Amino acid sequence: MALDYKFFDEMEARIPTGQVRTRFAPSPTGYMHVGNLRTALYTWLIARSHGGVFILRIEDTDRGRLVKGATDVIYKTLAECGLTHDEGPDIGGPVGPYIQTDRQDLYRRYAELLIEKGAAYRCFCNRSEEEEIDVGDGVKIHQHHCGCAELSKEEINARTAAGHPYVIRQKIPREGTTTFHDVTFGDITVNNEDLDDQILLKSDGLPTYNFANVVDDHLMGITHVVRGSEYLSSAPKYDLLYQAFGWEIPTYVHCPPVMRDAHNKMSKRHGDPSYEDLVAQGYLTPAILNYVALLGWSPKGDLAEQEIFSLDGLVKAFDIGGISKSPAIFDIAKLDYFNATYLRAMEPAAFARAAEPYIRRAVKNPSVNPAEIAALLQARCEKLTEIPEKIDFFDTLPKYDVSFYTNKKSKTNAAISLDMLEKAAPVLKAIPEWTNDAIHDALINLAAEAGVKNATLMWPVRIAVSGKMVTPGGAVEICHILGKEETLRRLRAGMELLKSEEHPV
RNA sequence: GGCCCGUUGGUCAAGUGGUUAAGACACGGCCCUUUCACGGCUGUAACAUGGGUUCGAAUCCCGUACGGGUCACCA
Repeated sequence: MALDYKFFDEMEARIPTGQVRTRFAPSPTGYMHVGNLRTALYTWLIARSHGGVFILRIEDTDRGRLVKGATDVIYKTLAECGLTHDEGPDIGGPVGPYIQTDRQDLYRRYAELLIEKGAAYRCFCNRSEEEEIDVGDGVKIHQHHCGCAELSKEEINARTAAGHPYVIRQKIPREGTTTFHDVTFGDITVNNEDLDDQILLKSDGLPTYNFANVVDDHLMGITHVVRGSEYLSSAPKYDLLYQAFGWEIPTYVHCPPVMRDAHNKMSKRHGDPSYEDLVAQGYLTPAILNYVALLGWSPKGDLAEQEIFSLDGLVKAFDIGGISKSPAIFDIAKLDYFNATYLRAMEPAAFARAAEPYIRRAVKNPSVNPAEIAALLQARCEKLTEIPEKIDFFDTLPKYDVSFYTNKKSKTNAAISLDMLEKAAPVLKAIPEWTNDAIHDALINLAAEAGVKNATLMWPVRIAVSGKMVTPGGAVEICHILGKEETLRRLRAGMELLKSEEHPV
């Protein structure tokens, strides 16, 4: 089979130059885990901070693991996060196609080219012939060594013609060393004898990840490759491939994994949340992005102490020199903090809009204005999803224990509380216009008249109208939201409860 | 087991031969206060370990321990 050199020239001619080009290249597994999201973020950030191009490429060469609808999750997540791509399967571009299974012909041609250059060979060995070696600790490895690299041209042609299945393997030099450079890990040198003749083209004609990556990254003009550190050990083989082709090696940026604890990576299997899960749990996209950005990267210089970053802020601050070498444990408590910070930073109206559906889950009463409850909630929740449980008392007064009325700090007990409620009820009843100010003034004045501290009056009122020890907002706000009638009704119920449990002194 | 990589408070981390070893989260205390939050102040807490090199080491070198990755016709 003669090689079509003109084809290769044409492919080279298509490659854009003079611009930073990065790519996010997920396998369509239907699941965007946190580490993946972070990789996408960093990759996007490199492109945007250099005025470059961000490309989406789908790596679907593993036919056995295809998941339906998986690419939709990727598009949706990227779009939601604002990580817009400039080229990809859905929008095309100058170096497409952008789905690997649509590029099969390419890999095959380049594999042949590599054979021609003496850097690869056809291997006719059967998978089952591989020797399995037990290296202890229950670890078994396969070691491949065969003479296929030395087969004569005639022999190869004969077997090929006879329809023998084969794979194409990379021919690794048996001596010398290879040094490859990575931005985060520096120079890594390995002995070539420790590298194996990895498969480039599988017997089904599809490329392996390692080969497709090299071919695609070059053909797509990728300048910066961002990927997980699990690929670090195969990286030297990439250099050899690039050298054999005579291609320029892109800048490699390997990222350590995001861990669930000291020993395990975040994983679906362990039930760790994906991006979508986090959103469903009530986390805001900008907060997730902000937190994830800081998991394994930190800003330098003047920005070293800054933690809150918008996407734009990240574009300005991001530099690949700030990526950490060691794994980072995902800490949901810190994400909570970021989320709370973002929630509090929202315009009250925007917060009210975001909170309304959650408020309506617990408060159905149509006369209640959700925005008023939202105002009480904004500084008091870390996630929108925790709203319903905090405000369920508005619709129905929960059954509560008299002991709630006893509080040391506000100097109340059952007897004092009963006294306070008996004084408060007529005062509240007399308020002509049921506004926050009117309720506040009436109660404050009453406390002064009675000669007690504000808390001594406010505590029992709040308990009576809410039936809860902890509430968003104080007695005044709750009374206002409940309305006069309901407030008085709950006050009466409180007095009943206190009387029924009254102890003779 | 071979090879590669990593190791600063519970967590994220700053730090690139001379610092009282930042900051944030979490946790404790105090203040504010109408509960809880918010906000403010404050406290506990770290350079895995042993050798070097050096006047001086978290920073450089070597060993050890521990952890991770990889050794697939998976990515």
